[in-house]
Amino acid sequence: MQLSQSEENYIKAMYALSQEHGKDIATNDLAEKMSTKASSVTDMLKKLTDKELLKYKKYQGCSLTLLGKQVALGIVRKHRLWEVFLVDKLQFGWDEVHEIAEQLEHIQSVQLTNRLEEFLGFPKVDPHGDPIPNREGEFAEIPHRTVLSQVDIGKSGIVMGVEDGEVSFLKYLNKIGLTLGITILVEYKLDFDGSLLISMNGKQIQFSKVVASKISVQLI
Amino acid sequence: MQLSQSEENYIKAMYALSQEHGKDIATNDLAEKMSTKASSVTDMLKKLTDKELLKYKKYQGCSLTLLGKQVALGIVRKHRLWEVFLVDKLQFGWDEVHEIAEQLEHIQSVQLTNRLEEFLGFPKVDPHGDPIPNREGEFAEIPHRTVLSQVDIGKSGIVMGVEDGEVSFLKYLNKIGLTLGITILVEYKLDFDGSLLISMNGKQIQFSKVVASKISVQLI
DNA sequence: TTTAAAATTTAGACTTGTCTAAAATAATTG
DNA sequence: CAATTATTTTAGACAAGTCTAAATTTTAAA
Repeated sequence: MQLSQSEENYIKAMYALSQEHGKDIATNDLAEKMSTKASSVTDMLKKLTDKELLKYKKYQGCSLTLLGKQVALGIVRKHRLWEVFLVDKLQFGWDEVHEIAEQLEHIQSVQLTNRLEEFLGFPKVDPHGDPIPNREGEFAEIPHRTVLSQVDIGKSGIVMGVEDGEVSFLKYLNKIGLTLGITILVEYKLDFDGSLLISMNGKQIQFSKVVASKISVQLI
Repeated sequence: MQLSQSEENYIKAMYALSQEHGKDIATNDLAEKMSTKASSVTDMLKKLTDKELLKYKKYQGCSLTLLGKQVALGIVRKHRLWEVFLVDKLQFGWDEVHEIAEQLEHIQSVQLTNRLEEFLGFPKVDPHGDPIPNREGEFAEIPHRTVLSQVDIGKSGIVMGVEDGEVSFLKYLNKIGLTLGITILVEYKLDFDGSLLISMNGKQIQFSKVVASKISVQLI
């Protein structure tokens, strides 16, 4: 099936939202995610419903069909493989690749995607630690992961990924020396605002709850 | 300046046509190249004129401005670099890369293009033997080249490129074993229809004038 | 449970890029 | 050089994707 870039972006956004909160997706949420207006979303939902990519009932939100999920996974797969290419082969920083991958993910050629995957040595995760679906749309088993804000005091975790694609946020993490694979120890939690005192690379840093909830770690 | 894919394709087509026959480009020629109608071309010419990418006088055809040429060279540069990537790194055949490169050439990121060029080792020509413009839009000096049909009887040339992007044509060349870098000896020319008897890799083959005029060689 | 607020959809309009059919201009030819 | 033909442009229409403003439905509150 031939989809426009716009259609693909909607599918991808829906997939992301359905991962965040399992339920049906609200028109307004999708509109915000896509930086567009609810009325535009409604139009698109009708179109994608006709193409059997999603189920949609007026005023009741929508959800991806199996076909829709497969399409979404195909796009995610391309996005993440290209990110690996940009970082591993072209020496981009992990905080610089998102925008370029947003363009590259729309290139249509299954053969290209598969050969790129092979060229990169069948990577299992992208530079942000997110898993890369295989040709069948399946994720490899990834070791148990939580979010830094959930880690108990005194426990440590290895940074495996960052939830947010915001460039400024990634730049900030880079600046304080937080990179993929680094080990973080949770020293103290402030109950009243949920902020965290952690240590990494010998130095102590304080994270707000919001920041801590975006850093995904593997417990050790 | 931000251009749509369609605008970029027009600019690229204009550049190609202006290389073929130096004069101003006729609306109909452009329409044929773009597989569209003359009226659509007229609309686009007006738009691109407003953007100062070309000069256009009603009924008089058009030609690229300096700015337009720079834009065209930027697209050609990307197209050819991606072709090198596909062939050298992903093991595609030189006859399979054109369509994919048509998509990749629209990716917007100067940094990406430059890093790709570096990653590929600053290639001077693409897999079809066509020169790759540098960052400033300049071609490297390429040794004297002619077209096979122009080579005198008894002389030899090294295949440097093929003029036509047609997949079926490239497949045919591949099949008969004609690849880039191979040496061809012109044994005989038939005056009445311009066809050629050549030998390469020990075997003799006959080329029609049309085919021979699309194979570009460097004399030895 | 009736009403007010929030969410969603519809209606109509705009932009980009395309088309067909008709009109205008240029080129060719007798 | 006048008439026919070929080329090019204009006018009006359409599809995709978006918007604003108004109407509708759902949800929350009093």
